[in-house]
Amino acid sequence: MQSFSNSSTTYFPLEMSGVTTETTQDRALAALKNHKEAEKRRRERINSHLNRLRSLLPCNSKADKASLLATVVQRLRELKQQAVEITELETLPSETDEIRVLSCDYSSDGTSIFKASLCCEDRSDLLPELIQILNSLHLKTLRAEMATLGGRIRNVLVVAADKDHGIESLHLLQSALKSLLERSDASDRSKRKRAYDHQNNGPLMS
Amino acid sequence: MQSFSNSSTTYFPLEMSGVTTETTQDRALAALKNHKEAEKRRRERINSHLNRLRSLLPCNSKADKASLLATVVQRLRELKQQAVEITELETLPSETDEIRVLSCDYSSDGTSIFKASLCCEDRSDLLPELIQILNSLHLKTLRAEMATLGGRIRNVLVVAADKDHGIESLHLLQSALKSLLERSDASDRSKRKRAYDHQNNGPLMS
DNA sequence: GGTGACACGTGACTC
DNA sequence: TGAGTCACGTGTCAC
Repeated sequence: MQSFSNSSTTYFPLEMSGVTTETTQDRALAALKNHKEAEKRRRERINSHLNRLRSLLPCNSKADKASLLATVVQRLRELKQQAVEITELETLPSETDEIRVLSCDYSSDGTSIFKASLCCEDRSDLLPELIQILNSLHLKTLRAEMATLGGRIRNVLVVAADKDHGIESLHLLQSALKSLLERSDASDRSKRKRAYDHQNNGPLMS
Repeated sequence: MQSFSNSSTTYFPLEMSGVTTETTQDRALAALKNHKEAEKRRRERINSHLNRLRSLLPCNSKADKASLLATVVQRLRELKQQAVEITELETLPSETDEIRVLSCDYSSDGTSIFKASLCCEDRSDLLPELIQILNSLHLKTLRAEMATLGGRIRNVLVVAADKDHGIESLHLLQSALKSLLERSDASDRSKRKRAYDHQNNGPLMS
């Protein structure tokens, strides 16, 4: 590194022109050399950052320079969107039933992380069934929030799936939650209301 | 743009060698042109993604190509760390068992509001029992948070009691939670572990 | 006039 | 062979 070889030792006389002295040629060559080296340093700097990006990305290592940047763009957009969704922690249940399951993929080790949101009428057997769904899908609960208000409930779950069945688990979870919500619709409304008012017994207890 | 000047019109005879015919030179020039244009497209692609990154980044637009990438790296690290912190918020279960029940009295209409926190080893029948306790004490759940980590669980409950039995309900809730935790201690550890590992059946379901 | 950043064209290499 | 990517050296513009 920094091989500052003295360029003045490699001079040679100029016969074509009298205006270009040895020193001016010397300086020109030195300038060119500096330029060359500076450009090389610049390239190295850029590529170093590019490689750091590679290591940060989940899908990492050998990829096109352009497609690497493309995935970085996409990733940045995803993370920004996630930050918005998470900070607006709307834990209060809304009036309309809804299910949302979205992939988060926070972790770089490849394990898929989902955020699932469920909002519906409250009923006492909802939570056990939810737990069974998570268990049967081998989903690990990283974080769970529940809020009830006026007979309605909102659950927000952050779950981790095996890295092998990431997308599969996502769809399974989605359909399971959907059937859970439909089961709620199918159940007798008056029965659910009674269960909500007189909550001190029911099918929950073993 | 796309000035496809026909290179065959600009040929010139070669006197230095007989082996290079016009067609071979033609093809070489065409190849060189293709190469040149392909390289240009590649540069444009990279720069386009770079500009998108610029627009995604919080503050400035005009920045060095290298420092732009540096800030992208930093931003990506920040967002990743932020995501980790969010999933592990303040609700994480601690190593030691604990019960806290404290009066909050948020509401102005006189109804007593408690905040109860419970941290212990996780087991699948914990949540139903917790629900039963709340039901039998006629406590209305305003807000519930649950977090599990490494086989341990933390529950944070915000509950409302009848205005008549405020302090009474508080003490009842405290003792009920205490007995719940002691039941957890008394239960066979291996049984609890088995229930935790094979979670897809059990006493939860009706 | 030196420094830094960029786009360009080209040789080398891979699939 | 051809299409693709990369590193390199150079010309050029701006401060």
